[in-house]
Amino acid sequence: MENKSIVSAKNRILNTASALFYKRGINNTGIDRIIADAGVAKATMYNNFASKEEIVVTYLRRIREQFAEALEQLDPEAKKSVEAPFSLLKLTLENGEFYGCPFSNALVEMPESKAVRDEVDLYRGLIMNYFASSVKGDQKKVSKLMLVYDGAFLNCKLSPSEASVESAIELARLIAGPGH
Amino acid sequence: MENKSIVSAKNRILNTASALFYKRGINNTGIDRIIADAGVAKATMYNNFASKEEIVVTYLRRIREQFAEALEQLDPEAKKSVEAPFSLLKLTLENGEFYGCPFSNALVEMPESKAVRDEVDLYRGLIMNYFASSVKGDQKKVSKLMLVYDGAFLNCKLSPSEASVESAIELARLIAGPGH
DNA sequence: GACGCAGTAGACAGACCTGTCTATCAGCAA
DNA sequence: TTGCTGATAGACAGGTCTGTCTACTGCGTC
Repeated sequence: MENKSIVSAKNRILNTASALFYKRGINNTGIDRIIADAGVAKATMYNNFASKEEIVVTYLRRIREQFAEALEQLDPEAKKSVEAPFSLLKLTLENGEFYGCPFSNALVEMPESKAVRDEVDLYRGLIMNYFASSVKGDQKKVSKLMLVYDGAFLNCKLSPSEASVESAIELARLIAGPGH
Repeated sequence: MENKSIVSAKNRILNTASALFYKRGINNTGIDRIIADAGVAKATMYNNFASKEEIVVTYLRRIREQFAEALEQLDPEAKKSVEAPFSLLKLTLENGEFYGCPFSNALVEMPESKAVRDEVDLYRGLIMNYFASSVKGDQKKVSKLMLVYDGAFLNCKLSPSEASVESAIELARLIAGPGH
């Protein structure tokens, strides 16, 4: 359980829920488990979030915002490279357990939720924009880079191997062509 | 509901469950819904399957077997090509709605099930063997082909576009090198 | 002290879930 | 006819889920 005196109740709920959603799945994670692990009363949870779906959406939104920020904070040199999103994926992999793309996973469990669908689209728009600016708007290259990026996530989930991201980076360089 | 006089109860259950699992998700599909749609009594279902998990595993096993059969039945010319698995994916896409890789999806919803895990690994072994024989055992190429194959599935799910599979085939050709 | 605020604990309703069980029925074989 | 097989409908137990609600507590501010 996180330190109650430092981390706000809302953030404790969100941090706890995020870890559980990602590792065990959304439908396999009940409200009772979240509040127990976060050390929070049920009423507190429902004071901060209108529903479980809102927790899920906030969980996804925060990942997207952190991802956008990480891309922003790259130094100008790295920011031009098509490799940057892959490097971020590599960091995630090194940081601990990996269970695939949280956005794709959420869509599997909540295919009917428009709010989830919207978060997924916003996230993907972000990456596509990044790749587009890396290859000067060449849409064919953007599509292929997205495909390789998607492949890296699914491949790391299903066939965990140190080399997956490296393979993806090699392919990305090949697609982008010299000088990227 | 399928024709009761032609299709056996067991197959009706399996067909109905497969469609529901794939489209709406496993945890979102209750036993009651399956038996109602299949036009079958609950006892009949539990006479044919020991548990819901067994239905899930059978659902995955059947897809794997059909996939293996489809690869077998390719004419000798096509069987050498790295493109064959992608062509099968294209057929699936043309046949109707697409909700990603059923194996990956099942693993998201049932990460604790060893039986599901095993089915996923068997399925992936199948594809890797195919790619391996297409590129004469070059493991680096096999890894990249798997990555592109995974990418095609995730990309078609998240960014549906006619061109996804075409991009994947172009990449696969590039990876395999001339003459494949 | 009085008040409001944010939190706690936990009971509760109502829905849904899986899996078991009883009772019944139709068809077929001996 | 008798009995077996496989099916039916559906009640039921026991559990889990989300979300609401009551009652209480500690704390800072006026």
